[in-house]
Amino acid sequence: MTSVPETVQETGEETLSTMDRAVTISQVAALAGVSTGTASKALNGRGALRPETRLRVQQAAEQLGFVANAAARSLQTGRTYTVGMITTDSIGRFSIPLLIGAEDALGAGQMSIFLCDARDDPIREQYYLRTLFSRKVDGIIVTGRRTDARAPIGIGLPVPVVYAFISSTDPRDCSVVPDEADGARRAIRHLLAIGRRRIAHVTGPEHHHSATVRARAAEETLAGEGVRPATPTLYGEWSEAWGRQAAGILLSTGADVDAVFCGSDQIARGLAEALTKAGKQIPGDVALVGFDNWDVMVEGCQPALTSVDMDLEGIGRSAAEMLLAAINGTPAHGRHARPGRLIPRASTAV
Amino acid sequence: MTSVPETVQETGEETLSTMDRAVTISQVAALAGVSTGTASKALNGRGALRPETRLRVQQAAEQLGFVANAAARSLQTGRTYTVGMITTDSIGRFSIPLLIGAEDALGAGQMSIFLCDARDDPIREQYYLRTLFSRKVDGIIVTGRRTDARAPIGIGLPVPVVYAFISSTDPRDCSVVPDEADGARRAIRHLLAIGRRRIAHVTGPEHHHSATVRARAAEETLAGEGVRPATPTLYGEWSEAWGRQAAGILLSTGADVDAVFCGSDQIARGLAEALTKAGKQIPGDVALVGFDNWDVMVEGCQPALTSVDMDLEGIGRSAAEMLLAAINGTPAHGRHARPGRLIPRASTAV
DNA sequence: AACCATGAGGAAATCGATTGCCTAGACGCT
DNA sequence: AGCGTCTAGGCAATCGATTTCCTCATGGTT
Repeated sequence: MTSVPETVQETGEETLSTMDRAVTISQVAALAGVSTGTASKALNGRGALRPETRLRVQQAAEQLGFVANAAARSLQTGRTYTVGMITTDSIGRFSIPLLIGAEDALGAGQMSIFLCDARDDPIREQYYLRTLFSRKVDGIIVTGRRTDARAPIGIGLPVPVVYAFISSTDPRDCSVVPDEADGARRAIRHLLAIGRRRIAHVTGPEHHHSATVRARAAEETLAGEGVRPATPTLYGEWSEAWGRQAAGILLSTGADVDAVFCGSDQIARGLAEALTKAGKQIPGDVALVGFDNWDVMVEGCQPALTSVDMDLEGIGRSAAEMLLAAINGTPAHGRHARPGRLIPRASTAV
Repeated sequence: MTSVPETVQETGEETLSTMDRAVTISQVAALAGVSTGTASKALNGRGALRPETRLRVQQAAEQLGFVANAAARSLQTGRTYTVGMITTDSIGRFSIPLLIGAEDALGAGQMSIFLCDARDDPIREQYYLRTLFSRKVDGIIVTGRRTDARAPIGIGLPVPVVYAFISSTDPRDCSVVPDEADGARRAIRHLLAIGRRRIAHVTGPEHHHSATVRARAAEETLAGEGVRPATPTLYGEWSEAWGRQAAGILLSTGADVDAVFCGSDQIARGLAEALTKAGKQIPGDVALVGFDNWDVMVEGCQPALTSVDMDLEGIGRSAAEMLLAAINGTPAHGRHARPGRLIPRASTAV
């Protein structure tokens, strides 16, 4: 063991170590020689104070390492500067980017986020909702791992709610969702642009909103260009296994496909593997486009996978911004679809 | 559009819709015909009250949909029943399971979690720390995406801190970490058990704690059984690309390897792909064991990948439990390593 | 000199729940 | 009857910060 430099102990001037016992505003006021009310005004930029007084209070606060007690503040003001985020996406694949986006939008306004993982359990969800109310959050963001519309989380709730990624079945609710049809159109147009004409679509379960929306948009885009799909849409699962299986189907039907638009990166990856194994060149013989732009998948795929990015962070940011607007009295309603973008990689490189 | 059944509006008996305007304990007290103090005691099971009075208050609370204002309560009691979780793992690959485990341990005690993503930025981290203090969290869990020990997040903090997954360089701090050496031992013993003797180890960067610890444990376990490693440990990255590259190295050295223990599932997957491509049978010619047991990787791999599971949820749960203990006055110190388990799959099936 | 406007800062109420202390009955005992 | 002892529940202080009134000075005006 090398000798570890002894950690700073008692000296810390204005480090966090000074906060050993909570410093209150009255201590700050006492040190600055003013009343607590004045101290409050000084620190919040309110009231009519001489600049030097204000400065004296601020320095006292600095010196003592004062941090206002959020509970006391919110008891008085009614605002907690906190929002709740309820997700059903235990994996975090979608909710983490959403969270990051939301943090960006809220962090600027000094707000914090309670993350609650309801794990697809309605009981748990209602329970979390209750605790969020008890904590008097200023607003709630609801999200999940599927884009299907869901029943509203509650009726006539005391705080604004914004749905992110998923949407609410109630059109009066505010939802921010990816424009999946737009994403599909981008994918198809990209494949057309690189000269492919025999395009298939392999996607997830037909009862998933995402699958059908993307499929329809893909079909319509093709039709718009006067191109017929190489095969009917193949519905299956969101997994690599299904991608591999679908590759077998495409090969055996002799459809002579030169491109496949896939409903997810995992499906695309399964296809890539199986097609390569069968002797097909990617993108030479078959070009591939995935969906989600999931880093580990698009990079792990051989060749690297072109994919549609739904800009989850952007959705999180938008949702948080709309929530803020609602909190401040100007609520938005309805579904707001945000466009994604296509990230071209080797699997469609000409 | 089918006609949507009009949502319950004014009638809602005890649904959440009743909570339109915050119900306070004095309203409950008034309805029950008691004082607020008595109401408080009734609802919290304190004081000496006639059972019927207690019941009357509870029913009044129920009827009004009363939920106590957490800010007011914590102002009085000094407890917020809230913990902060600071992570540097923007991806969420590790922090989400940790969060879920922690939620399990804390949820039973009705606590909530503030999730703060510091994104590897020390400034951001200190900023979050400050807001957590202002919110008077009862404790803090610090985590990250690497198991390397990190500098303590602060010295002499006013609340207990537990490090989960990562550990603190200060031995007086409490850390709950995966027993990676144990995981490596399990992997090696498993390979030995299925009769493999020419075992290689491919892992991440040498400057990562995880990589070296696992490598050393693997070597020692082999040595303990009197087996020499088929090759020196191959250090690289945690990626599939490195796995593929490593496969090439193993093949070209003619080391005649019959098993590879990989430092991550992604590395294993890269190896699997490249080895298969080179005509090797898995597990026939070469058996593979990964690390992390990351569902999409182990399932996407062909064949399905045997892997070491670090039980992240369990670590999150333990960390939360130790944090609770510390909050309640019996803090633990030092590093607590939790064993993982090996999940056998096709890549090592005999 | 008298008056008023303005600036600076203090005093105290307030938010909602908790809790220690106190009191009014009820009861029992001598 | 008198006294002590419980019991049930009310009263009011308290937590910490904000905010609404006030109250002094001060200085400018006529």
